[in-house]
Amino acid sequence: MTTSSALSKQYDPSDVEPRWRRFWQENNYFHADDASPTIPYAITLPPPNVTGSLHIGHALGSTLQDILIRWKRMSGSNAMWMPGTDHASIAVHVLLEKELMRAEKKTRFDLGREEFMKRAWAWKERSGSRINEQEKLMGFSLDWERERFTMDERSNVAVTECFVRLYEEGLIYRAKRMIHWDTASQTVVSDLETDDVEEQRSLWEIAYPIEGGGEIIVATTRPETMLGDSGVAVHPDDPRYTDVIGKQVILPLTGRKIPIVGDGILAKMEFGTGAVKVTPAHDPNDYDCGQRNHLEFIQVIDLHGKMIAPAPDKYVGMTVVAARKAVVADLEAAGVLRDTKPYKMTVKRSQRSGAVIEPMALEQWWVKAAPLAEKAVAAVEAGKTKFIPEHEQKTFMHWMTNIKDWCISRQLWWGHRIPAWHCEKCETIMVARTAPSECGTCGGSVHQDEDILDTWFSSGLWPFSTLGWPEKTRALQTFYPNSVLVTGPDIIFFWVARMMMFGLHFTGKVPFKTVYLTSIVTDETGAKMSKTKGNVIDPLQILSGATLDSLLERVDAEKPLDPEAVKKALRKNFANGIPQMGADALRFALARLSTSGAGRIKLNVDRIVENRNFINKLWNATRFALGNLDGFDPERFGGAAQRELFGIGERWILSRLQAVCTAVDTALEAFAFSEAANAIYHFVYDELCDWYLELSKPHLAQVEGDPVKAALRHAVQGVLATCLETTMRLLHPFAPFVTEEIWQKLPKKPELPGSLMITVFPRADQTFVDPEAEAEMQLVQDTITRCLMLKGTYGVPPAQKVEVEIQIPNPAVRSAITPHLAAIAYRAKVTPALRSETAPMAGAARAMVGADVEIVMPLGGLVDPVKETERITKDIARADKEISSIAARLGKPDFVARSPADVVAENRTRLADEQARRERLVEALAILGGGAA
RNA sequence: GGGCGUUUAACUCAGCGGGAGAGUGAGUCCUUCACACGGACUAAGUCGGGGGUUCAAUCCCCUCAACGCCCACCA
Repeated sequence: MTTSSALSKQYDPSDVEPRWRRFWQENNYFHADDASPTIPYAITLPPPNVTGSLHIGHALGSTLQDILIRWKRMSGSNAMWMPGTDHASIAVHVLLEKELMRAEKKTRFDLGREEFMKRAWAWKERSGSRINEQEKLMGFSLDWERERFTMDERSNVAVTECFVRLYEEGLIYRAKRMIHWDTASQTVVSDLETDDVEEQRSLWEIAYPIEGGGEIIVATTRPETMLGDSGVAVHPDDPRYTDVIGKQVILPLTGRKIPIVGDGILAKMEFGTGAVKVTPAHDPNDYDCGQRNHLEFIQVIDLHGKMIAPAPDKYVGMTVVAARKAVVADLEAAGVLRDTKPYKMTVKRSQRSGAVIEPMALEQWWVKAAPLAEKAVAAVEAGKTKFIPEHEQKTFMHWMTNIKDWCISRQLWWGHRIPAWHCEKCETIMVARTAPSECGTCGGSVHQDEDILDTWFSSGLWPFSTLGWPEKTRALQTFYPNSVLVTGPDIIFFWVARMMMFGLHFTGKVPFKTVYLTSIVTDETGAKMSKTKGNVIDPLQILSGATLDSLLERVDAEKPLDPEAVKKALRKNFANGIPQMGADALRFALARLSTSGAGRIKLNVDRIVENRNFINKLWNATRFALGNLDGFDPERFGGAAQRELFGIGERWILSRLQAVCTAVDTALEAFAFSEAANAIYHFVYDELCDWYLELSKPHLAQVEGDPVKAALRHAVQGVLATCLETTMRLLHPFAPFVTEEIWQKLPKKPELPGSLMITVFPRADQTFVDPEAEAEMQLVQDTITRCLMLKGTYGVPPAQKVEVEIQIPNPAVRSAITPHLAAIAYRAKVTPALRSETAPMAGAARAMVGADVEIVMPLGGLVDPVKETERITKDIARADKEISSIAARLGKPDFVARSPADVVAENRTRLADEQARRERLVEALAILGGGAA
């Protein structure tokens, strides 16, 4: 009964993953000690919004972070990964309010602030725990003891402290300005929180009669705002209008008189008629124009997007859209509508609620951004924070150097209430850490500001508020600045910029030394994943698998714009559902897809299957090893005497193992996740499984009474176990579950720790680096491959042994290959005979390995002389092409004179090899002609 | 309008100054005692177009084109 028979042929993640999740948790391996003397390495997880559950983008970012954290932890650092969630003020509002309207036909105002907050907290609990659950399923080694929430007590303290200090420093102020008003969510949103959506609208041309005769024609996309017009602007240098500037026009539908002003900033001579209506209360550019020209400020649209007085009674109460229709009809009836043209324009919509933004002038709280941004710019210029990929730094710097003040107040409820109190008698506003009992100026009673803060205000403090700031904690001292921030490029302005500004301002240090920006995960067509498109893939569906039916069911729950199209796509792309992949396969796939440069990852289930297959391959390699390791004693392995026994295969694979260790470590230092993962992938497939496992087989047979063979067997067992054990350590940051499972099963020295995740990350051992073995092995591999090619070409079943002559005139090459004939025989399933000269053979197929080795396989009647001639002729043509290209290069005096000596030497060698090879191919062709005759 | 990115085998994508690579797919063969979520072999590329720098360019520079992203503006 071997061990392997106890392991199933297919790796089953659902059996393995829960066990190790529990084991790691119970042993508290994820916790970092504030007081540890080792080098700290800290990452703060970008806190997911408590709006729902994690999507594949989170899975990507967090996987990369866990790779870094586990790698650094194993490399001896005090690695700390801070978990937490974000209250996501407006995002939660939109969800809750939609739900409230659907289920109870109520607005949040019907419900009241207190009840609404209760529901928001309940929502937060549900969503937060679902997110934690997902993070645990993915195997993320987050330091759960430290878990935080942006609206927990300690965060509230930090937010208040930050606000009060900025206010006291004059960096937070109140001002009335044009802002973006979201009529659906009933709040201000910042300029970053709007989307430009292209829509087909109309451009209307309206004639405004001029007092004393004539008319002036203005063009507009928003005729309803004319009810609030307080002027008409023309360019002061426009010859068409020089004599009307200063005159009054009579505004149709209202009869109000408004002036014609000259304003070269607002009015462009070349656009339309060159005359533009000015509505200072409802357009940002008109607002500025109004200020410049002292025009009246006439508000005709209210906060709900409905018309109000002084618009004529007829329109009052209409929505903006209804009023637009009515105004157009009335203008037409009045005979002043001159033209209606279809017009494509971009409309600003609220990113969260989707409502059309109404520009309004309202008093709000602002952060003066320029002084904060200056410090961030200086820090980045000084290289204190680096961006990867590098070009993202330009994006950051461009925004930072053109930054506008940040509107931080929101008229929402779910969030941090602004720590400001208004006197009910006088104008005094008091900003304080604790609520004042009365007005400091007049002693009147006070009430707290109703507004809350933009959700990014608390996020901006996250790297240090989570470590205890404003207190001077040990954690802050140890883990701040963080080592790296891993996040998506879509939130550079929202979040990275704010953390840089706040971090530098409040702590005097950058919040992180490196910003690694991940790719955006898209669907297989390259479209961004979004719930409205219905192309979102849930990481859990990949982890555990999903049937087509369950995927289709989800569509209805998510309510995309076009459910039938989504279902059709699902039926096409996931006809058989999604198979269970396991966390390791998903993680490894994401790491391998994370290359620099390209900003997006087109997620394709096939690419994950590829990596699930890799995990399975590893699993089966282990089954093979465990079935052949009986009698192996790890404590008896590793001495110098053992190394004496190593054959070419052992020396070669151990040398390759050192190379892969170096490659992985180097790649991770450079955040080249895919390079690191690919190095392991290719080592496991191409070297360990394809070659070493096969080469080891003949030596692993049970031997009795032959101490020499028994010692060799033990050495081979040791190499096999070493390769696997080292591979598990290398791969562990990428695929923690399967590696822990395998590692625990492998025989190893008793002094090793109880879990793979706290072993030491592999470093190359130079004493095993063996270029000679690698070169020799290459020759053996090529010889075997050529034998297999010949057998394949003539349809010889791979398992059928055939005789083969290996003709090598070069004595050095011949003696190099001699010790490996057994390996060649075993691997290629041939019976080889070595000859020191080229010799003709009737009915034989021939092939070259490099310039020195010729494989001659007598296949009798199987050999088709026509086919064989064709093949060899093709080989000669290939050689000719090589020869002429290299010869041409070497023929140029400049090449020989100006390129490095080793390049010239290498070209000379290659030329000589190709020429020798060609000679022998020509010879082979001649022999074929003779032999076949 | 400004900025950035991408363009390499049928598909998805690595590579980025000195011999064109991977996975998938295709074809041929193999149910060989780790694995068919497997193995062996084969075919398949003017490395987007044009110009330049260099002894040498898929790689650097210029230019054009297509696609994509971000920012600004839009009476």
